Amino acid sequence: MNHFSIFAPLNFSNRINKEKMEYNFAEIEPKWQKYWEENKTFKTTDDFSKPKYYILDMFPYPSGAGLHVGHPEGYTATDIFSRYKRMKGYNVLHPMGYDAFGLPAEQYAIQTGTHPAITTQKNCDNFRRQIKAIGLSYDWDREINTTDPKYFKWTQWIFKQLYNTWFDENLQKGRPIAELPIPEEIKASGKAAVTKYMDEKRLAYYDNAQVWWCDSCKTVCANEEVLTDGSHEKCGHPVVRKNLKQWLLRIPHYAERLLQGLETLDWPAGVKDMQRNWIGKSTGAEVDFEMEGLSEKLRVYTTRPDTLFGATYMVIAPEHALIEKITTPEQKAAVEKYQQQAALKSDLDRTDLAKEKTGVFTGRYAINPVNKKLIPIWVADYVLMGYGTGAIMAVPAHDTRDFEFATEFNIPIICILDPKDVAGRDDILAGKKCWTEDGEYINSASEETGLNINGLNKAQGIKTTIEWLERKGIGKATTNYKLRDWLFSRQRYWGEPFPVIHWEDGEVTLVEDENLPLELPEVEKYLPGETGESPLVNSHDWLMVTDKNGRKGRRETNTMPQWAGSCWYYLRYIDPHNEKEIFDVKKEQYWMPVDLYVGGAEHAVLHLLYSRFWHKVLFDLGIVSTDEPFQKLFNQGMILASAYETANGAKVASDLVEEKNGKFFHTETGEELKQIVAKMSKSLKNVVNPDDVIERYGADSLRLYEMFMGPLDERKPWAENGVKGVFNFLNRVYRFFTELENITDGEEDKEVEKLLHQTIQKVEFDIEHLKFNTGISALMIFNNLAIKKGKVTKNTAETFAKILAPYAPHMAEELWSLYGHKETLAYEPWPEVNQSLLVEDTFDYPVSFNGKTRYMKALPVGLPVAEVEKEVLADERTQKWLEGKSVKKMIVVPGRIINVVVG
RNA sequence: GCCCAGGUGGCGGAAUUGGUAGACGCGCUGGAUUCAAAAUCCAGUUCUGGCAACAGAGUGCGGGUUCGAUUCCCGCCCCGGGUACCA
Repeated sequence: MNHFSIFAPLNFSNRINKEKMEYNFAEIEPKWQKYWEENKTFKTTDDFSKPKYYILDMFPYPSGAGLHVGHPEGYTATDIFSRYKRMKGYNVLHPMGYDAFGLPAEQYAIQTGTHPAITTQKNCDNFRRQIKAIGLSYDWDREINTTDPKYFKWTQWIFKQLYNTWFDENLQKGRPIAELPIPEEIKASGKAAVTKYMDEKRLAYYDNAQVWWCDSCKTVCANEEVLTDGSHEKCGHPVVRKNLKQWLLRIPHYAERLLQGLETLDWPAGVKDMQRNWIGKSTGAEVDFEMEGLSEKLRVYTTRPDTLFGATYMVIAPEHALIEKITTPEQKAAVEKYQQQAALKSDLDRTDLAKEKTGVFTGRYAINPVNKKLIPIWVADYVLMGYGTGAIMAVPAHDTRDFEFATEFNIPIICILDPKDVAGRDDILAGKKCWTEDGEYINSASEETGLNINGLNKAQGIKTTIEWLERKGIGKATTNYKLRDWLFSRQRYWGEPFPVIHWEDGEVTLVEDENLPLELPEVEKYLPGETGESPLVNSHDWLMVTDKNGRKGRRETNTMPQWAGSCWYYLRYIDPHNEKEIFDVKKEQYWMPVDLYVGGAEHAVLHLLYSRFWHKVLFDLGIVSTDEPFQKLFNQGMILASAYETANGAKVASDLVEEKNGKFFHTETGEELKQIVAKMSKSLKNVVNPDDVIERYGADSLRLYEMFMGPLDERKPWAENGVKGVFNFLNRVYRFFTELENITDGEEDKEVEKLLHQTIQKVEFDIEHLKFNTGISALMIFNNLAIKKGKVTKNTAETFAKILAPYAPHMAEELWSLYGHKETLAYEPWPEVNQSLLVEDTFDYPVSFNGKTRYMKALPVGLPVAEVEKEVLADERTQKWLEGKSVKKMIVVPGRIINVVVG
């Protein structure tokens, strides 16, 4: 590799042939990629003496389609950051892997009979090739794959930890199931009762569950995977309800911890908000209502116990357990009919028909505890059994849903909260309009019960009422969460098998650690059954087990969802080849938490919530050392592309579009088309493949353009001309900085030297703040000046190569070696900014009159304000703006601006 | 409906968060080079008027605060993301 030296035969003076001076990225880039690979340049050592930095990408699902330009966006950003941090002296962990379990490989297997492992292997190889072609500085020795038994051995092991953990409400902490206190009466009831009691406390449990079922994928899916329109996130087909025996994880136990933890994280506010909304904490009270003629009480949950005086009816969900008892004989038929209708409606319909409220009277009355008034109990499907107690007190005057219902069924509306100075107050007081904001209570006192909140505001009213309820023993302050148990099994082949055996006597045991991993059996058919059983049931030898006492058992045939592998992969990178432990404790303590995590916003509540949950359990069990896994999170914006549509909005695939004089036409119909910006998609044929970009412009251009497009976190359209722009920049860099005649000895030009240091500072600041677009702009500005000046010193050229390196590493290595260095510049210290060079003697003040800038005036820095004013008034250009007017005031902001107020 | 982001030239986007709006790049216009083209180099490019100097307008719309507003406040409009009868 003698091309590393300027004294070698390839040196500049011999390069007379112009063609040799051209920027030949196709030769340079593979050369450096080979160098990095052969020298293991980016191999990370566990050198605990150095400060660490863990920079993580969301690992990809290796689809058959390969990478699209959206992948390298985040990967390039983290790569720039990683390369920069290495030059800053950090020990950087920057790994890559594959989240390779999942449906597409299995669908392909169903169609072709090809084992998903083969498809997966092929796709991973392709992804690796594509990623390496971008010149990303991963430590490839740490590559992981969630489908590798050596990896999912530990996924199964973590499942066992979840199974063997219960949540101690008092300590707000997960604890080993062995530490679970068993009540004496349970113990007395025998072993089965104890087992049942423990199963009810485990974080992982097996139970009949009303689940979402996707008939297209033949599998269940988690709440989080069902989109707003009731379709499956993976395939877009509508999901339906089904009752199946399933594994679930008790994530709601961690609701409060998951909520609290957000406060400590440097995450985008939007993602935190989404997680908060998803967890959905609400505080209020549970209140017991007596019912006329029944001994049972009806318990409701409300966030507004203060509005009890305004409760004019009650509503129970159609599935409510007490519905039969509550319903009077006269209303039985009507209620049963309503129940049937509700059962027939899918959940989707129930929410879709949100506009029209439906319901039926049960015939029964409840007694309002605050004033002993009788109020009717209705059944309506706008009350959901799955939240709170499945029953509410309805306060139509102060709740919009109750207001709609009451209006529909002519139920009294009593205003108890005076909004005071608000337009429409009279309507509100008359119960003709709903008021949900604060105000002052009226009609809220009862001598009989002793509660009086008249005159108080909302906060006081809630507090006073809850105190009253608790004193009376008919209610208590309660917190509710929307977060539900996480449905954790899928009826598929291509996933982690559960390390679980169901024995003929009903006992459930877990596979011993030494028998992990439990690998997937070979099967002939990958098609899942219609009934919700995975293809694993067909693998008899694998399925049936017998213990040493001859007891027969059957393995769990569900597999884990794709989230399982991605829940903890960041931990395995720390010690990926450890066969004895999930990872070495010392290494975990050194590397965790992840310092920077970059990926798409689509994982805001799925992966990122699940991961945090698992991590907190592992933390409680003392397996990991941090409470949260990802300290800083950054979402890259989606990359969009041009697309075309007809006048009536029909999309047209890009290969059916031709351009004429800046306008676009349909090649078949000749219709003029509108150019729009849309997501890249196969159907629109507007997907940009990084391979093509690299072939035409090189990896450094791809990297540079991905970063130059705009702010990392914003969505932005791909434009080929933009790639040409950065390619042009690299050409100019190459032409100038590889021409030895331009690289001189001696003193640097003052202007060049000053801009160089400004550029170092700007590039550094922008990398630290992930503002890569403006960093590149600064590099361009410096390059433009260097070219204009025609020469720079060798020291300047080398410094420029260093600050260019994180962005365009191939180019930078090429320059560095041409300047005579034999080692990579990946670990060269980042240049220091010489602050003294950045100090200005004079500042070019914009002088404005009444806020409008009129001329520029250079004045010495540090000139006293009075002197500045004098100089400005003495300037002849000032006179023009003073004609016929006088100076009223003068604002001088030193080093910023001068504003003369005239009038 | 609610929550969160955003709206700046022909285009992608800058603006050190109250201080020269439009950096940098694309595109376009003119010029140099070339037999010609590509490539490259030089100059110009927010809009309107003017040969120009220069003047006026201008950061979605309407108000406000301020010497000064893309930036802060109030009220709207539009686009994107999330969520949706959660009591």
